[in-house]
Amino acid sequence: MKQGLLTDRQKEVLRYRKKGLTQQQIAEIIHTSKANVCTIEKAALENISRARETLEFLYTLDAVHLCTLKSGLDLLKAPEYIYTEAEKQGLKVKYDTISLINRLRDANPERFRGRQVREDVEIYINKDGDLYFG
Amino acid sequence: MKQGLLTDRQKEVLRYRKKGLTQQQIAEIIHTSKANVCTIEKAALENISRARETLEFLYTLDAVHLCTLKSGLDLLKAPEYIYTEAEKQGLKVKYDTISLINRLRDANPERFRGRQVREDVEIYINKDGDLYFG
DNA sequence: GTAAATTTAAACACTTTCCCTTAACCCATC
DNA sequence: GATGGGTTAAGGGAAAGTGTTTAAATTTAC
Repeated sequence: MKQGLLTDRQKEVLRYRKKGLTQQQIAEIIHTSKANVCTIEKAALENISRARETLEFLYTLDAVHLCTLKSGLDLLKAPEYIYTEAEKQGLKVKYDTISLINRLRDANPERFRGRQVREDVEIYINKDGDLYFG
Repeated sequence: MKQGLLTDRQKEVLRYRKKGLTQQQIAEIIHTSKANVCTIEKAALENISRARETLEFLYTLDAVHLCTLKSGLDLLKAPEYIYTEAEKQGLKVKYDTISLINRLRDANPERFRGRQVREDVEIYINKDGDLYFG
């Protein structure tokens, strides 16, 4: 009946790291090699990613692929495109134009540069008109 | 580089479950016993909990250890204790007595039996007076 | 109350993770 | 070039997780 994904060792390292200690310093404190500290920290971050991905999956459970925003697309043209695709499936998007643009950018800021889509964004929709991105 | 926490088997079961199938029906579809479907589903839900707890931990990273609820403590005496400790650190807890007790029990139900603390619970607090448990 | 659905326990092979060591490599800066 | 911080690779032993079966127990529904 484990608690989280992170082991005690991993949490320990993350806490010291948060305080600004170097891997070498931590290694001395917990009596091991700096290589080991590096490995432990890496594993911890890996586990955190996996935790995020796991919860992401839950959204796709009741969502359906709607469309793809292709790289290069003007962000301002995305809402109309999305509305059209949703209508084809008889679904009503939950967000108005402004909210939708904000939600797109907030969800993954690194995928947009100014008004342009930098890399393909997959759009998923559920019955409530909620949107998810992958 | 594993993706999420959930195995393919677990995702498969969750998807069928979402569609409303019984464990028996799923067992027939994926050619195994219903007991096994149960185990797999349970493991999947367990993994989802663990994913949530893992991300919870991140909050405690910029939180500070406030105190420890020792095993055997009366749950109803916890709030006053916590308020006192917070005051010592010049922090104001975000929750009133009732909310605090509910939050404690909701956060990890398995650590409380009736009014009693079953095993030590570490209390963390951040600058906003938010509480986290570890 | 009976049948169906779900849960639990124990045991088993198999795979994976975890922590650790050693040794090497990258990349700044001095 | 040396120093400090970080990363990577290979390997080993202990521990934990996964899927499975079988069998029993418990909850839910009609």
